[in-house]
Amino acid sequence: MAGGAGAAPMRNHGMDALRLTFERQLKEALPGVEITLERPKSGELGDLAFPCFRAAKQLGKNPVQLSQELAAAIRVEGATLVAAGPYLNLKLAPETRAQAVLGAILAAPSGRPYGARPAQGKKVIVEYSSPNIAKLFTIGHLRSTMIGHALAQTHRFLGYDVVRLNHLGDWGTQFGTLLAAYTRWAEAENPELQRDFDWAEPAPEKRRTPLFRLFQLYVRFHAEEEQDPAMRDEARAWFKRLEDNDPKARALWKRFRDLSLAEFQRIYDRLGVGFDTLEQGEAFYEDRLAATLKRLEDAGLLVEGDKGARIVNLEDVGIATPCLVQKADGTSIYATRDLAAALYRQEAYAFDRCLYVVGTDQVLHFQQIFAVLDKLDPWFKGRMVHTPFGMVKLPEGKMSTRKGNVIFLEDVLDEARERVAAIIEEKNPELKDRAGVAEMLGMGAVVFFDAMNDRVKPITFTWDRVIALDGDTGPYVQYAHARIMSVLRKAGGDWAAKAQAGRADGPFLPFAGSKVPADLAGLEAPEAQGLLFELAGFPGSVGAVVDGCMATPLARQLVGLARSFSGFYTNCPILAPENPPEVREARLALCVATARVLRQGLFLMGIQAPEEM
RNA sequence: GGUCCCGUAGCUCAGCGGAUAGAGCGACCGCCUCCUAAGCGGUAGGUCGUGGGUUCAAUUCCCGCCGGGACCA
Repeated sequence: MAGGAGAAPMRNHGMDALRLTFERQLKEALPGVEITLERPKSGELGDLAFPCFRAAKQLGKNPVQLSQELAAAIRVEGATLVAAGPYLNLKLAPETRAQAVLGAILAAPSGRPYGARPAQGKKVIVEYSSPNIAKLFTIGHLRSTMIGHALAQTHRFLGYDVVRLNHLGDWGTQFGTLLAAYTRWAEAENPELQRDFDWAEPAPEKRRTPLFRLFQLYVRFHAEEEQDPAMRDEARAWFKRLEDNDPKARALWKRFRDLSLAEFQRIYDRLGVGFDTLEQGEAFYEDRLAATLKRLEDAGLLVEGDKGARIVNLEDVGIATPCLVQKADGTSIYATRDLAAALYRQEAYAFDRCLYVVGTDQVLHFQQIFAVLDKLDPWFKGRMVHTPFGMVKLPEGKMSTRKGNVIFLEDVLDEARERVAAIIEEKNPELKDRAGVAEMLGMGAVVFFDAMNDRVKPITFTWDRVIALDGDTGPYVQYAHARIMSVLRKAGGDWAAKAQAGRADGPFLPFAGSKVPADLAGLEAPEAQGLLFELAGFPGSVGAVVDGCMATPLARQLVGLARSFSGFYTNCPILAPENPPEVREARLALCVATARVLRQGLFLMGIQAPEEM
């Protein structure tokens, strides 16, 4: 039995049921007209809106007049119909709204977590993060990693079967560079990379690691290569040795890869990000390259380009630049590996969609890859999606690992943590788990910032922007959650427990079902109603994340929710002694529902919600 | 030179066919004897780059131009 024992007329109806009733009524009143409902801009207008423009045109009527006629003709139990200009708005009675929203969140009458959907029977691959071996994580890598994580989580939340892949850059000409640099400057006197190089600036204290020294070798090689072009051939030769399975090259490759993976894993753990496998990086496809080229050849797509390079022409599909699949020296290129990867995934996963969370600088690359795949097998048409994101730049220009002018991700996370710690010291020095909370909020700030700005536009990195802690930020949302938890603790009983979840398996926070209070009259205040309206927007925002392949709608929704809660919190006392018990209980239930949605929403984005801060 | 992306408040950005264009930061003015002021309320600030077109309706779609960026050669 869901929905509590109250006498509210719609007690077993969630928002979905109300929507269906409204739609049915509209269909009856307007036979032959396609009905599409919208969510009004604000809860004061109503809960559902029917824009009358199209229907009015079809019927040769004035939309304002039609909306008035419909308002008079249609009845939905527990709601009033308001003609607002050309819109027909369905506005729930305060108690009905409270019952519908709280029922869906607390009691989950459908048996599913609020906002989640049943299994779709569709498989989605999300390829994200994909760092290059022997390079350190920069702030730039955060975008792919966290956007991908949020996409994987929300897709699972909405019932898709998700495969999370990391196309590690563990192959390619940059390995030639690394191998050449290592044999030149490290092999003899510093083979284990245990000491700082005397020719390099000493590594910063917290980065005295072999991986950082590998990175230094890489940077030095590129610097010197500018003066001495012959070095480029040296690097190329090393990569050729690697591709030809030279034992020494292979052994070093494996060492560098292991070194990097250990470092990456540490960062993924810190970010709370995971993959279904880390074994399908670029190198994984190495022995499938020949077959891929053969397949292109058999399909008659392979053409001889300049100086013996091999290309696929794409002019006939509107792409002027041919796709280069093999260089003149016979070595492979990353396009070949992406093609091999797609063919492998077709076979291994039979996916419905494959999302590539890769920067905008790769748009042409993916256009080419997808076009080649379409030619090879029409099966691929429409399944391949590049989700590009804007590059992170510095005020002085592009970041470049080669040139060494980069912002390392860990420096940003550390700085964020320290700034938060300073604020805790000032505002709440008695806080229990100060270090843990500082980390949680610092991460929240950085990750949330990225989601708020998720767009194709490039981001210019400045410390104060990325680690902002007031206003529309992660910590603002986290603060709302902490305040709720504080109220719930003070309320006693098992109130706090109702907003807490056990360990999450996958994207779902396992909240226990809980009853909706019978009397919800304590939620009639406009601030409480506004908060309910925001809560009702959560499922739509998660859907928008999947539709638009970006976390932005969810992040914005959570800010709106937190803001709405603040309004409720300042205007509607929850624990005031003069509150009648039923008012107190109704408001506490609203707090629990809000905490759950905030916590679940943040969790989908890879951010934790603090109990106090 | 070609292709693609972006021009919305002083700054950073939402909105992307429809209801008076929204936030945050910064500025200014208020609010802690009361559930965490990392908060809340208010004021100021916009010819949505520009010129055309499509539409009952354009910040939103199409074309040209100007400005910024990316990729390819």
